[in-house]
Amino acid sequence: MNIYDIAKEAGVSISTVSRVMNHKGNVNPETRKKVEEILEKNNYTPSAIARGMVSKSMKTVSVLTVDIRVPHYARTAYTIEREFSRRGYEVSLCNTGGELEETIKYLRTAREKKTDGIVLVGSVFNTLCKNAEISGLLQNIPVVLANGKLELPNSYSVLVDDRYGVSLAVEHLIQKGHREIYYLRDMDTVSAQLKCEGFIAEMEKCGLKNARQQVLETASSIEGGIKAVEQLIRRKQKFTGIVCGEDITAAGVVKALLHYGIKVPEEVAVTGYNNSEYAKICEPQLTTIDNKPELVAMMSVQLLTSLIEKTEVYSSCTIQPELVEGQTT
Amino acid sequence: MNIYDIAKEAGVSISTVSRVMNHKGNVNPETRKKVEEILEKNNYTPSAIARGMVSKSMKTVSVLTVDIRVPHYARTAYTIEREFSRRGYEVSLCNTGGELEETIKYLRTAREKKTDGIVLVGSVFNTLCKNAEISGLLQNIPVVLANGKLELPNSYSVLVDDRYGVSLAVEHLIQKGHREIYYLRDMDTVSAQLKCEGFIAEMEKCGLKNARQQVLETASSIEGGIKAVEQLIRRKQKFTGIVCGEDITAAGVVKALLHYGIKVPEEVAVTGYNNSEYAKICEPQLTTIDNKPELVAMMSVQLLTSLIEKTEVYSSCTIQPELVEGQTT
DNA sequence: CTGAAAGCGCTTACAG
DNA sequence: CTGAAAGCGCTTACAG
Repeated sequence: MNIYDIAKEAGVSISTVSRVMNHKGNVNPETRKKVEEILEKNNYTPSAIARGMVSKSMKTVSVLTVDIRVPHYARTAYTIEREFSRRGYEVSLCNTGGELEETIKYLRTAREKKTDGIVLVGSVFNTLCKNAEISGLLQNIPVVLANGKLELPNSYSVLVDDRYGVSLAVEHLIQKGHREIYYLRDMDTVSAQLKCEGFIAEMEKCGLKNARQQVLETASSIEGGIKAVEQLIRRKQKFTGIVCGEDITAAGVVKALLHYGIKVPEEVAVTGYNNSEYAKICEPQLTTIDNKPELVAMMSVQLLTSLIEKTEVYSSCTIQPELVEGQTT
Repeated sequence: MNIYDIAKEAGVSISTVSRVMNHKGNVNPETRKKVEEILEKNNYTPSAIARGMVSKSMKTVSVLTVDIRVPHYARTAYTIEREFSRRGYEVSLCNTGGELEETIKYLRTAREKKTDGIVLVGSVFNTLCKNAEISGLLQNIPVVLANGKLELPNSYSVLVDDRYGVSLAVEHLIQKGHREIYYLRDMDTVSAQLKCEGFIAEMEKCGLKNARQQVLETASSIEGGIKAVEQLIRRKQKFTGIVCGEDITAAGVVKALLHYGIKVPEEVAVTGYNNSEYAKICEPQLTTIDNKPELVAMMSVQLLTSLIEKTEVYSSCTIQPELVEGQTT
């Protein structure tokens, strides 16, 4: 059943049916009523594909993320989806795993389907977008990078000042009298790099010169946190504070410390990052950094919407994280 | 740039260009090569919308879930997305919040866009699909319900035996010598109902007749778990075991018990449900039930794919959860 | 206020 | 092996 069938049944032209469906003016009220009845009676659903054919848009936005199972990405993607849904766009979900080939694959279909816009969630995309093929695929499509900066003509970004975020944690520990502070760094993204720099800068600012040697690389997982603590203990390092780049790692750290009979926060203070549910479940509850994924998502959607609809003026922006005090400091 | 431009540039007809792009036979190798060069040179991307117009499919599947931020749904959606991506389908994400109006809205656009299939993730959809408008919208579209049963002609389901899941937890506690066992029930979905029945049935099977009075309703959150424990203590109930319908609730229970100086598992044993990251972070680590979201997702994708492509034979199936012993029992 | 016609960019028989 | 033509289901000027 298509617009021709409806037109025939109503005894009008397809132009008129189209006008009625799209609530355009210039239709005789009686004609409108008759057409509406027939539409209703047949429970008619117009084809969005045919519409897309002429408008060159399917009202769809692609969200590329590393892995939706990571709570931080889930929170970001959730808000992005809800907001775009409200605005009449469908959201297609892409779990790239941070891999080049997968990202290319997703972007290719996005292009073929004429996506209205793309949100890249995660600072991995900073690195990925340096690839020529990827930046080629991104051409002429509105792109917003949630937490990162792109050097592309039609791309904008919503940055989170992760450097500042970690510096807040360090400052907090130093205020509490800690001096022997270690940083657990995970992964190799731009964001991880910035966090680490935030640690070193803040430590040095406070006259703690050895900061660079107090960075440990570890997997961002409970096990990663546990292993880091074991390493510190094995090496007989002195430490009273551990700043982590992720809540999940911090949860592992707390677990390990308690298992070794080290009191948290009395003997060692710990901070996480993300203000996630993990931080709340952790016992004692983690002091953590709120990097505001919902706000990042909101700003990204606003930016992308204005790029797509070319309405308002737009510009990139930066979000400042905040410290959320728990019981581990 | 469209197929006509390519055809003109290559000096052939659009039919030939189409044949080359779709790797169909019957093209002179030389002609093929020339067309491919021009395709390559222009970095040509065929329009999936125009293709969809004739095939009546955009190779897209809609995944409706309650809230992607719930880890269990995130895990399910992740696997669904990855599997469909592998099979050449795009996945559109819909956070319905379990609400009727939102669900209708998503299904309506899914129909307009001629989605190839729909996966409903979560047992809320059992209830929602009883609504006439919803079942109407689901007509003539392949549908798979991940954890639920639908009475629709073209719908199939992948069930998780949640009744059995909770009975495993109860059986485990009883084996460990517990008799005063409470169940924390959350929400009002079919799945929550089944879990609760599993508790009562298993308790009664073991001769514990008061089971029905040992069910507490509480929010599925850390606070929900804490409140339930406070309630039990306030009412001076005797209890040595608490079975929870969700890991997150169990995490709250453990927190509360420890705060009251009650040892876990020595004085009170606790079990969760979902085998989530929450269970692992909880200290002591939760004994929980693995309800296998990845397997549910895999089966759902297989089912839906065969429904869409009408290839293999297909049928609904049921998955049996397993107990994962942690340190809280 | 209404309709005929062109066009969106492909695929797919069909004829040659 | 190749091309002309119809068709997918709409929207959008344009003419009346």
